[in-house]
Amino acid sequence: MRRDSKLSGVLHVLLHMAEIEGPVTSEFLAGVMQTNPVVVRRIMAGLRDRGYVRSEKGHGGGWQIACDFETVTLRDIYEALGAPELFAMGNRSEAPGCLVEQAVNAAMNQTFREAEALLLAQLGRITLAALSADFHARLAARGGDFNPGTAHAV
Amino acid sequence: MRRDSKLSGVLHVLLHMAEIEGPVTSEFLAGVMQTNPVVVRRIMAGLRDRGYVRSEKGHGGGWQIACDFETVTLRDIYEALGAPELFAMGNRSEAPGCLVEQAVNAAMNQTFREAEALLLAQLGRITLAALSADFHARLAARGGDFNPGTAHAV
DNA sequence: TTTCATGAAACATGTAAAGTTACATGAGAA
DNA sequence: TTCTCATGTAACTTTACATGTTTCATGAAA
Repeated sequence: MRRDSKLSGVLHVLLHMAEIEGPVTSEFLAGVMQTNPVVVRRIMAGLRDRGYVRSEKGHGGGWQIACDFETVTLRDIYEALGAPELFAMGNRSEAPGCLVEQAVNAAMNQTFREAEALLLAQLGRITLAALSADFHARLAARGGDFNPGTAHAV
Repeated sequence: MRRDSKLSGVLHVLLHMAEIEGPVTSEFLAGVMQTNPVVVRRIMAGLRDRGYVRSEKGHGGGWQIACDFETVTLRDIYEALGAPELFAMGNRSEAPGCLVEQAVNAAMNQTFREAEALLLAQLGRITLAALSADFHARLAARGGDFNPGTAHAV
């Protein structure tokens, strides 16, 4: 299975949007992410439904951030995406009649539930502002300037 | 991506083998798992390489357990399978030039690394004996008898 | 009324797990 | 020896699903 990169992708988009004044088109964001505008609209739909971003049609339209980076966490974004499956491993069958399989499932499920709880707690501790601050620290460390429109040309 | 169920499957096989005297064929195990004998050989190959099971060709051949259930843990089995990917989510690109993406990756990687450590530690705490004991507890609770050959007929 | 943008459905593609086929190898039985 | 049974393994097929693409409807500004 290919690994789901929607969370990674949408965070990338959000941090770029934060560097840009005014609305940004799906077309532009698709260029930044090296993908298709429809893919951008798809992953942004969930965020729009939750009010984290706003979209406008027509001339001068596009996407804009509509939330406070200080309070929205990666967990919020993850859930806005529909809380996609976190683990690549699962049980062969979910409601087996075989007692052996029930025992196996019980052990695996508990283990993965605990890992999921940790994962979500950790994501809940990282705000978009913290991510953005990390980006700016990296930018300062490199001593460079950031042009959001050309940063991906390389 | 379909979810990887090799670990779940191989544990199922091992616990069944523990209930049976003498060697068991891939054919039989495939019946238990409702899959193909070649799939069984495939997932068992890693365990054989580590000496957790033994296989014999020819008449009266098949698979036998060759390890101590008290000491082998689910983590050992997981690693014998080649330590397959645990998470369904990943970064869009692993070595991005974009500083935004580097910041995103750094946050995600740390979070997932911690979850992976927890997951492996938990798997390392569960022995095959513990799993088997849980199965027997379930069997006793149901008050039934276990016939490993027909348990999956239902 | 033209152009630019999103919204959404339908379809195509790429990838990896699982399933299948085919055949080589080796071990015991006849 | 020769037959049968079993694993070992490579190659191929199937299936599921994330992602990519096409297409057209809708609505807003020029």
